[in-house]
Amino acid sequence: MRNLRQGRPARVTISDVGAAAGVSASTVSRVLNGTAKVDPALAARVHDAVRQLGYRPNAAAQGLARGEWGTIGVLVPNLANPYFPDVLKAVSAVARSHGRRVMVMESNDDPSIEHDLVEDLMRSCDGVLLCSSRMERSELALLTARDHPLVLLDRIVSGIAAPAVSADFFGGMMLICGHLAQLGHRRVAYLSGPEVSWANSERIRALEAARAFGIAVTILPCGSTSRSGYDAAAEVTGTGATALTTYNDLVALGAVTRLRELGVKVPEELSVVGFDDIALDHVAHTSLTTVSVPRGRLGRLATEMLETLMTEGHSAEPTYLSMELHVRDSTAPPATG
Amino acid sequence: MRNLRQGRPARVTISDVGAAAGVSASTVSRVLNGTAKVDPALAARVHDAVRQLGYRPNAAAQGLARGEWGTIGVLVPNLANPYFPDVLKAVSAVARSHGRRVMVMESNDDPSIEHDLVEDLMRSCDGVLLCSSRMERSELALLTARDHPLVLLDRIVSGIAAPAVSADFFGGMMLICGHLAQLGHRRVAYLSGPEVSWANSERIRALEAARAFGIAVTILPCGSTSRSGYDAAAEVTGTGATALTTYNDLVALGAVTRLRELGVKVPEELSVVGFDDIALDHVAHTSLTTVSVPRGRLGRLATEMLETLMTEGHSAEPTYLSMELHVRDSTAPPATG
DNA sequence: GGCTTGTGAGAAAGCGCTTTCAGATTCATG
DNA sequence: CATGAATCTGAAAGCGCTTTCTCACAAGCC
Repeated sequence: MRNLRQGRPARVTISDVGAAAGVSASTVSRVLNGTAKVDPALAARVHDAVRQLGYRPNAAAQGLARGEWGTIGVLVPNLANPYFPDVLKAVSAVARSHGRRVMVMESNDDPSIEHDLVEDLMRSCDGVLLCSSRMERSELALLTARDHPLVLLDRIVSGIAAPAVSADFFGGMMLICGHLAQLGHRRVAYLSGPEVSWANSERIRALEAARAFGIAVTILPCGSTSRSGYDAAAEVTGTGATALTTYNDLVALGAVTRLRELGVKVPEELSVVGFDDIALDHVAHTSLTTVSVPRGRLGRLATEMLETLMTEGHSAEPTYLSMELHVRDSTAPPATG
Repeated sequence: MRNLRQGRPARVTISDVGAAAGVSASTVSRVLNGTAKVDPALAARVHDAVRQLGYRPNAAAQGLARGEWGTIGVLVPNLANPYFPDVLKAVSAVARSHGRRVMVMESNDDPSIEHDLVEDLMRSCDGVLLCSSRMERSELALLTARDHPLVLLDRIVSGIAAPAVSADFFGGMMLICGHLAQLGHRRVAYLSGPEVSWANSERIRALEAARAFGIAVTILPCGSTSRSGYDAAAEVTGTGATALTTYNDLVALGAVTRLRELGVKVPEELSVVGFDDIALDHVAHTSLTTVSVPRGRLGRLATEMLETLMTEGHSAEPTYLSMELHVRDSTAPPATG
């Protein structure tokens, strides 16, 4: 039994193809990869043999021989948040155009296993794209220290020697504050995302900077899901806020649902603003005022940076992608009186 | 430069670890894999060396030597449909519990590239989970003929020699029809999913069988996204239907949005039923009557079947998971008169 | 025509790991 | 005390591929 434990049928190897075509394995390799000139007649025989035997090169063997896997890995916290599939689509497309496969892992919002997952990805991918705004700084440092191509997505950390690309969360929240200030709001509440999240702290930093607009902010602990928004929304009414900002659209939509149930009119009595602009076209109950980041561009850029890093060994500066304000139906001037 | 083209720093190999610990590579391997008894003192030295050098086994080399990659591949049509992330969560969890990584690929609803993607997955995974209700039967046959572990998810095809597990779409739609019939509906419209989709044809088959309940059905071409539901909804009013069934929840929600805009009251003037019960808790505008499949169980079962197939070389019978009716606010008796 | 070039194909080494195989210790036994 | 069995470890082969290296042959030159 020359092949596998489970008595699986023998795989057809490159030598089998060579034998069938009457050439050496090296020639088959050259034909298939186009790495050297081969007599057209031989090449034709090789192609025939490949077809007839249904040969497919073994990716592990190729990876080992070439010193690269032809794969990039992506770690996302939660696929249930539409934000990430949107990014992933772009990542896949770019990776594919560079002839690479994409390996996706999800931490299910549990930062404690993310380190392991990334290690795992590094063992089997040429480069990894890390979307983790929650991983501890020290663990991040450990990971980036492993001279393995790594690009941070939606997290920019000074002093961490890894290329990074992120939406400009600070700027996005500033846009929101400007919009609210202009409408006349003075007291706003914020349903905060995960405490340890960098993305969240950037939003908070902006809210604090917005005091300059004459805005006073109350921060309420919440989370990142519609469920948590729904649960936390009741607290808002006690704060005296006339506008509610949130960690993301899911939270905002959950909050709106709860507020409606509580008889609070949105936006007449309370303006609500989302974050991210996830495309729930025609699904969400509310046309939400929010800020958007071009997620496609984000994914594309990050993947290109990773590709550069992998092939040239260095990459560009950390890059912020600016967000854009979309004023829709969930914001209005505060009720007068 | 003993390692790579790009002058990447030399990776630390198992021999390096051996050298550092003063043992052979074989011993390191044995310690790390626990495949044989090793003097505890040596083992300790090995572990130290591993830690100090930051050694991680090269997955490709392991794969090659062991004859398996430790990876399963999953192909889904579209990550933007919350249905699939839900399944993926379960798949990941089960795979991880068997010590396997998961490689996710997405065809972006383009069946023409799915064949290539699966071939790609087969080159680098021990087994693949295929969620493609649209792939042509002939291509499917080609794929299953390649004696490579493959489990079909949400598609059961007679004559195809691959294990399969699927939600009982037929039964689900029957539940819906029963519910509508009981409410007094006699004319229903159906916003059809992708034409070539097996999942869609199962639904249609049930609708046709529902004539037995005295239900007449009009089938309207639509699609699988909320956008297509929104676009197609206007057609419904011309059919004289008092209830609308749909390919999935996204379509239903899109349709409801449009119907509201058109001034059609749901459910008073038109009942609307979804399919899948995707968890858009507190996000969707409508509490949708729908049927659900335990997506977690589906993913879990499929992955277990694949695992069995990979380790034991055979697997269970095709399995249908029954769906469950959830009556919520989008259905009501037809308007009388 | 003998010589240097140039070209295309095979042989062989090596990627980093696992695993068989054989050898070196130790220990128990007659 | 010599001998066999029982342990543990290192050497070496091999997983399937790529990529040198080498060689045979054909063409081009004086």
